Amino acid sequence: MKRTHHCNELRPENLGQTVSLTGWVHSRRDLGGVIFIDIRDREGRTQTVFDPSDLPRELFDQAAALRSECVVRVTGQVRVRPAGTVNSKIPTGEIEVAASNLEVLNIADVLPFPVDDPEVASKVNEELRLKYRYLDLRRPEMARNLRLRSKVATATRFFMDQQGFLEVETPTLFKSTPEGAREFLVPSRINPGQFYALPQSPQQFKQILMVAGIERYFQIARCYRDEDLRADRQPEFTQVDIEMSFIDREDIYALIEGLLKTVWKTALNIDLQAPFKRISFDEALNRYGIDKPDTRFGMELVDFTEEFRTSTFKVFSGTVANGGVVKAINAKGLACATQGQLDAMTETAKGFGAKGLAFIKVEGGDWKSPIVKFFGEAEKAALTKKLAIEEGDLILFAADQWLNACEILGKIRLYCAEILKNQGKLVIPANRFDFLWVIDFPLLSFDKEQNRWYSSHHPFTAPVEEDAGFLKTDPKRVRGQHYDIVVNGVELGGGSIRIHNRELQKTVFEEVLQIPPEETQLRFGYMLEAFKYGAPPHGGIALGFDRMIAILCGTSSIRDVIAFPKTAKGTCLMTDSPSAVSPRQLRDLHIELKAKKENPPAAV
RNA sequence: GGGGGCGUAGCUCAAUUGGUUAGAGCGCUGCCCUGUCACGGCAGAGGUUACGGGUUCGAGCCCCGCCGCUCCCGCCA
Repeated sequence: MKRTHHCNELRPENLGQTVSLTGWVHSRRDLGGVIFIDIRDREGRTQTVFDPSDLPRELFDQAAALRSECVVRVTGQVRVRPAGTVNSKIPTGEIEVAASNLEVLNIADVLPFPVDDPEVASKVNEELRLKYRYLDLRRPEMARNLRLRSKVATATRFFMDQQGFLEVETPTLFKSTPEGAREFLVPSRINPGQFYALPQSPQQFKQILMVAGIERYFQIARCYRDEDLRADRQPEFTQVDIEMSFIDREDIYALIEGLLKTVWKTALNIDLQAPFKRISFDEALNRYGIDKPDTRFGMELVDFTEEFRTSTFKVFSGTVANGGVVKAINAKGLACATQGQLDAMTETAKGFGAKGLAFIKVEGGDWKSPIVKFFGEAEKAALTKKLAIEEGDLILFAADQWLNACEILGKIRLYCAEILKNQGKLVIPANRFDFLWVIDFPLLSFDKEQNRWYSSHHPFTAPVEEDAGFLKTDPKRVRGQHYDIVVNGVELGGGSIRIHNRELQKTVFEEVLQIPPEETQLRFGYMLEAFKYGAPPHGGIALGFDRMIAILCGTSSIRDVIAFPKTAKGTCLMTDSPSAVSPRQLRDLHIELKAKKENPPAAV
């Protein structure tokens, strides 16, 4: 070994030992006579001292010439720092290594951005960080994220093993099953004109594994979706993928609660309280206007449909007459909202097809609002009571069909919470995690444009047993055995109990979803066939691993917990991918390009 | 596909709203400095204001286009 200790190891107990440290030059303080060099490695940093009275001139000059991030090996004696020079900011701050030898293992050019200053480095343009990702990852903050990710992956594997699960790898060269997310395609050289698809998830394989009698499967699986990116979405991402046989929903809830308790304990030393709360899809929409509610704060939606059914304010009563609802939220203390903020909220509402956004500012004892003149006394009294209106409040209304009205206010609720947080009026402790299960989703949703039903989750989701009889007669009222796990307004994962009966699965494909039998056969024939030979009842779930790590690390972008992420346009700035390929490669793959060429590489 | 934000020195930002030679801190280079840890001091180098057009006597600033990064909508069974 080139070193005897790592850079976060030496303490006063090591006094007098001759040690060797290896690492990067974190910072150098040249006082002319004496030089201090902090050596940093993965574990931490240690101060080394170069004193000219103890050293050959040449060695001292070499130390003086070192730049940030040069790679060195320093040998010397551990000594306790002189009184008054202890650095309490670092764990090794009581000691230093009096260098007797210096080996420069590699010199470093001047860096494109600093890695030693967390203040500056965290503000550096992400473009630059991605291009020089290896430098970005040297920063202790980023190294911490990767380390936490690794620890959680290990804890997950250990927990799942203890619960009797087998980790089984499934193919990444899969078959195109164009349902749901757009797929990445991989042309086949050996089979001209044919393509693999990268899996959006191992969904079908894990169900087949249940038919195969594995009973308990899990995988920390890479998944691929060719959709537009977001702060929490990458084209390739990682799921903790799980499937079990002979179970009900309750078994999944218990398993995942156990897993998350273990993970939170491992990563943050936090004891989560289980069982988690459960909320139905309807209630989530009614109270929070979203199917992944952030319950760390109130501002819940309140229904005023009955109060405005006979109102003289036609905008509201008319909506009710058309089968719609009237809902409102009280953004406590936000009467100070600027016109710009109100405009932004109105735009949100309009984005959902609303004509505008009705509001009341409660300021100076007055209700300031363009619509309040239309309200009767009874209506005002009801608002005051049900919304607990006080001075300084901002009331916002949505009148629309139920789902739309809920979703409008759901978005506005989050927007208002963001403003209140920035104003310091809403404070949420960083270590608060509101977990909940969202259940009783509708199995099907209706696509007006295509005039057909589609699966809210995916077509393998089993209906709730007592609703199954309505599949053909009243699809709308059928609830799915689907569940989402949500924390702090983030969808961490979801899953369902699957259909294990071939006939029911065929009915869903062909009669409910109206997929032609030939197409069903083409896409899912092998699954239906597998189900002929004894498929056990089964169900599962997938957790977004990147999102989970981001939450644990307290970052809003999953790019901060992925070693080599892609940009919003799906490119890698470090390797400059995707890139053009040679005509030879294309010929092998039986592919001809129609897109105009950009910087074709030299023929290989 | 649509909308918003950003792009000025290696990095982070400024430039009095269209007016002299585009500045500061950090970093870098050189010199000085024996207890620093954001070391300190002195001096210096460093700019096609992303790129391409246009308006103007004059553009970092206004207009058009384009590229890149980012956030959101659509999309993500």
